[in-house]
Amino acid sequence: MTADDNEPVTRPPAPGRRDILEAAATAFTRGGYTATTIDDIAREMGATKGRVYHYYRAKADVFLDIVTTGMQELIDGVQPIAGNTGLDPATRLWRMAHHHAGLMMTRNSFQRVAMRAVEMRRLGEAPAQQQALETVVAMRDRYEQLFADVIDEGRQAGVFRDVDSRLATKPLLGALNWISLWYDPQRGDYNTRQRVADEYADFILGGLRRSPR
Amino acid sequence: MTADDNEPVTRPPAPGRRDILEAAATAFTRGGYTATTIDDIAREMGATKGRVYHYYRAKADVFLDIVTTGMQELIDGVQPIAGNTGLDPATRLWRMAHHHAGLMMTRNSFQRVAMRAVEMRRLGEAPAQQQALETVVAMRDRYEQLFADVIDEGRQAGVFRDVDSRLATKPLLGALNWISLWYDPQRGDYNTRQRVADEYADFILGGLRRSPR
DNA sequence: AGCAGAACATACTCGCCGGTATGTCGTCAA
DNA sequence: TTGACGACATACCGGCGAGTATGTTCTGCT
Repeated sequence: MTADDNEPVTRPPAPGRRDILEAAATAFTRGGYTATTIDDIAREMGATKGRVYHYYRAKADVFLDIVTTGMQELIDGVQPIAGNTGLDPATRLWRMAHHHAGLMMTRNSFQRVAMRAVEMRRLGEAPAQQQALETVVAMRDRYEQLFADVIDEGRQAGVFRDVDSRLATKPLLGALNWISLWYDPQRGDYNTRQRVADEYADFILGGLRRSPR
Repeated sequence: MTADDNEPVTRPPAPGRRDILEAAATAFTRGGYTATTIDDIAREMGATKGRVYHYYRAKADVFLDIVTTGMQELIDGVQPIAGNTGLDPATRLWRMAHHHAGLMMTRNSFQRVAMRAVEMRRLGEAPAQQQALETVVAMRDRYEQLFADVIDEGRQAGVFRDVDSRLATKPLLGALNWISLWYDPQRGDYNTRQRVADEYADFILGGLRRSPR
């Protein structure tokens, strides 16, 4: 019901980096990773390369910082809901989905970039960055497990259908993550975002709930 | 029930182009558009640039050919189901989703590339290619409308919840398209693919069906 | 006042990659 | 038999963009 969430919980990045991250997120959103130039990022915030390279050693580092920030925002928001054993599994899952949907819209550029990272296999040659990518994938796995656990609870309680909980997270999170692709952060006010998040949470709960008969 | 679909309906491309499309699809799947080199594509099929440029004038043309092929495969498979008025809306939607899910797995590379194309805004400078991209987006829109129409039917028939049919296609197709990102075409036989497609179709139908009470 | 270092901007290098120009080998028709 | 053309391979060019090297200005500290 009352859902004015989506406030920053994560530690704010160094003041100089904040602008870079924001600019880079929107730049990467436009053209993808390789297509986006460091100069693009700099121009996005009315600066030059020097500013970017003053805070980051490589393009991949900027990218990874965006991704981990986005992932962390997801975890920070959803983890508390998942762990709230005071609520029944269905309600918890509904709120988890609702919150996730909200972040896909309000933090669109960050989430869109984060989404892309997980589907990436390589990120340049540096093994350090390669390892960082796998760290991100590990975060995503743990995040998926949050949903899988709640689904299992609901299944054992008899509210949800008899599904493979790990497989069931796929259509669930797929539907939610997809929002970042079609939602235009320019248009849409608080109410429309709320309507969309409601519809998604309802859709997902319906998809898992045990059939009437 | 019986669902041995996913056979080629589209006109086969010129014999020389076929290999290129296949190689390029897997290459693009690995690294994305800009990150993939023409040499990558050539090496993928044990050839050199010359062979690619003999059949295509530019990198973007290869990409667009893959995308339109993928989109056409979707339309060719789903359109007949959507138009089969002999079946009730729920059954039709179930089969549409099931078929779509199947293509995401069997034709993974093509569909994954096609998926990426729609979220692209620009594709180089050439306005001809830019227009081609918008054609692809138009195909996707028409495709979405196939689902929206069936949803509307089911809604008026009282089987589906009272949703905005156009908005409802978003979580639906989002969940389905997402398959191309996590499904590994190497692993998995016919049976597992069938199980996944079943689960997705069930999930989607549940998400739209009117609640028991 | 003066100096150290942060916070950038500017100028440059250098490898990679899309595209082109040119060569080579077959094949088929007259 | 030859010569025209398809089907490629090879050699090359030019630009773009990541990263670097080198300024320049501002700030805080002593």
